[in-house]
Amino acid sequence: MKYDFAAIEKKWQKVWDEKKPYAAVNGSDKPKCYGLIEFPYPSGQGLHVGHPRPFTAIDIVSRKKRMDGYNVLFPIGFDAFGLPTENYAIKNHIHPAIVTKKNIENFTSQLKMLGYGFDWDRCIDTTDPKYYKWTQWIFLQLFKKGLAYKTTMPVNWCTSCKCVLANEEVVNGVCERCGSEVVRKEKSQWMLAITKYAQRLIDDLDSLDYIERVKIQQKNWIGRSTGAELNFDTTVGKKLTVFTTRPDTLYGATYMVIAPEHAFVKENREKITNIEAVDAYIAEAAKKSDFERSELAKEKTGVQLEGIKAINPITKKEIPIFISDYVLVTYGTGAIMAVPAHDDRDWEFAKKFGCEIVEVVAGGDVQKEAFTVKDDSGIMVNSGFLNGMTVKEAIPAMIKWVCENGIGEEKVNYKLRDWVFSRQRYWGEPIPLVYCEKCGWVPVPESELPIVLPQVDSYEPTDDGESPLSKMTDWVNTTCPHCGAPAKRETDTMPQWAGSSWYFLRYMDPNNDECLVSPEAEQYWGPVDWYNGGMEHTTLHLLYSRFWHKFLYDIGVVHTPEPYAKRTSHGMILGEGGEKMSKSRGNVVNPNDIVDQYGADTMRLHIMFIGDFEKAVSWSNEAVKGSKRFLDRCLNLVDNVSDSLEISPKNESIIHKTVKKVSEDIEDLKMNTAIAALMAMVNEFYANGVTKGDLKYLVLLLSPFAPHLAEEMWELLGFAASSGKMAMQMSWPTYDEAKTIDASKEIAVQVNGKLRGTVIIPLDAENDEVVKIALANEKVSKFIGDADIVKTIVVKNKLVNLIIKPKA
RNA sequence: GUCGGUGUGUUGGAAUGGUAGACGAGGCGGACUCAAAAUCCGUUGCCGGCGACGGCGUGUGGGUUCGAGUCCCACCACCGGCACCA
Repeated sequence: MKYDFAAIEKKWQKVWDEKKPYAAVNGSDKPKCYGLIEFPYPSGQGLHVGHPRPFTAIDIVSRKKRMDGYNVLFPIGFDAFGLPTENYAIKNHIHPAIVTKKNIENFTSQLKMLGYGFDWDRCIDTTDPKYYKWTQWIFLQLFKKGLAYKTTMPVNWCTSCKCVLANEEVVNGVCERCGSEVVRKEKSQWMLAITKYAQRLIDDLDSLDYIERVKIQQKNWIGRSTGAELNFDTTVGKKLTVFTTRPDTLYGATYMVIAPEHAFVKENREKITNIEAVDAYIAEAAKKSDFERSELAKEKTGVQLEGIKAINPITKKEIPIFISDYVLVTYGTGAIMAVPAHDDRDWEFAKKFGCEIVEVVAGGDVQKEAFTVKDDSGIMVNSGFLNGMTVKEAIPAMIKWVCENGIGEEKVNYKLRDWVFSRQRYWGEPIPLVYCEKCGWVPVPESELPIVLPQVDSYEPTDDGESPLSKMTDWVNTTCPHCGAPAKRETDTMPQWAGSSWYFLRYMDPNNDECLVSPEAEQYWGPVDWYNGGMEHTTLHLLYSRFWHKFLYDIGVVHTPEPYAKRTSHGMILGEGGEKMSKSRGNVVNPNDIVDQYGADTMRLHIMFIGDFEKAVSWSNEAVKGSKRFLDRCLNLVDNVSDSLEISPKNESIIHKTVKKVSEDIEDLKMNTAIAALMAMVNEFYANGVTKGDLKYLVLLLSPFAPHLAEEMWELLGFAASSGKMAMQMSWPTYDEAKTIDASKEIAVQVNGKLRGTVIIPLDAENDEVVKIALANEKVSKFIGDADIVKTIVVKNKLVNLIIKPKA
């Protein structure tokens, strides 16, 4: 029979659209399974070949779970706010909502073309006011709890586009779009206090089934370090506070460094005798972008604050204070105690500026290079009461000393920064706040949500970098919800991360107008059982959404502290030569082309078969044929099947083995070996011949992978008529463990650890018998000759190793 | 620099410390065909040998073990994240 995939796929997609076999049921008493993929950004380019990899994998898992009897929620939606759409709108003078609608339609037809079992009735769109009403609602709750605040922040400013850029838009220090210089500019921004949740975001990782590298990357990103905060007296009376992870080296602190932005300079201007030089340095540092500051890291720069000294609290020595941009104002206290003997950066700086270098941990030559001990077993020297202790002992001893003497305290610091939440852009959720001269920032009453994006004439930011909304005076001018006086709306919008931070909750109850999700729906569906997504979202989206979910937990909206029970991650699909797919390389594969040429089932099968799910793999157009051939072979079996509904004895063993292998592999996301097992089974079917009973197993096992063809074969074999169900609605096949085990086994025979032959033994044969059979083998006995067997090692049903010693 | 990952035939990739290369792609040989495609069957790690067979093989060098692709140590290469985080 010819495999007319185009007709088959069209036929079954129509059936699914009508019968909705993928609908998830709210209020069911079945056990639930919530599988989630990262919802796509509906770009103008349409679906990329990278999308089907995670989508197909979780689709397969969902289909199997459905056959296992679960009430499955496998939803889809669109993360549709974002810059590319806005830029397209600016360029072509089309409203972004129109562009978005068009793109979503295109994505929808492409996703349906691939036969995914999404519950389309739960489809969401983050740009729909009915959806972003609740994004705004969550923001208001954050604001009310003091977790959203406005502060002045240095931002990336493109001097040519005259607009604020996200960090991702700054490439090698220049604007990604126009290539012009990007500088730092102070702007007032809304911030979310994610750092308040830093410790919980680390601690709760332990209870989650996330792949290890995701956990590690999140932990590193949050960057917890423990140490002490110490107060240094200065000759001007004011104290300088530093954070250090190595309080044990306090005796070696021979100078201090503060960041250029540190308030100490401003507060002590009149005491600094070289204030002109200091001001000049500060001005120079402000001109540099973050990128330049880290690029120019090789050569340390700085200026000493003349006229002021600090006092080392334990040696009581006066030490100089420097200002330098190698100290970051955003980490710790923005000031450090420098221990040049044991820190590479401090050492480099000390050499350049002629500072004293005092060894406090023995073991290196600190005049030649900094001695930075890798473990904490170094011995303290030149350190008073710490002398002779190991570093490990000295750290708590010094912390105890500083606490007792009122010098400082133990302290934990995080690299994580608060989340810059404002964008001076049009195509995002308006921030639902009003500024009143008298009352300050006032939340819009919840009854007025959503604050809908108004129509504007132009989507371009203003010359001074304000959102285009700021030009809409009718919209901006309003009254204070608190006192009724004239007031102005916030014109900043939210970043793209906002809508995606809680979307998985909306799927549970997508049409609820009363609340973002009903407690009943959330209790039943939450948390997400399995969430797969890209590694590139580990430190942004994944962290942000965990933060929001913890907040929603704290205010009683959700019943679990974590949104996702399990997280896996897929590898990238590379071009033919193992290079990244890109338009400039011309190696981009469009899924439509593959579907046109080979069909959706082949596309699905091949993207799973191509290699280990977690690793990057390169696409090969040539190799797709193999997957197509396999489906051809499956269908052709229908023409050569015998009518028996029993399993044929010849195929019984391979069927049970394959059911076992495929069942286990799907749960482990090892779709490549599951498909290999199916191929092996079909190869045996060709060799042995098949009954309808045999093919029933093949169809059911195949149905998550190639759902269209599976339904077609199910119908052709008459099972649709006899069961009244589609294959996907049947129970997942079970296997009998006993039937997966063969009665006899071929095992390896080694002589002195080297393979010398194979023999066939009865299953679970005793060791003596195995050795006897092995010795009876001609090739083996030839190798042994007249040597003595000094030892035999038998691994049950696997191998026998004979250790021999030649006769003297 | 640092954290994480990877390194296996011509090629994509398989292998709970136990017969390396499953399953594909490509190649080669054969069947069918006027012929070609498609399909089916066989074969395919490298070296030596007509052959039986022997030797060598999982980035490099050591180690543990009866036995190492797999575990340990050192190194090299590539990929990804972070990067003056005190």
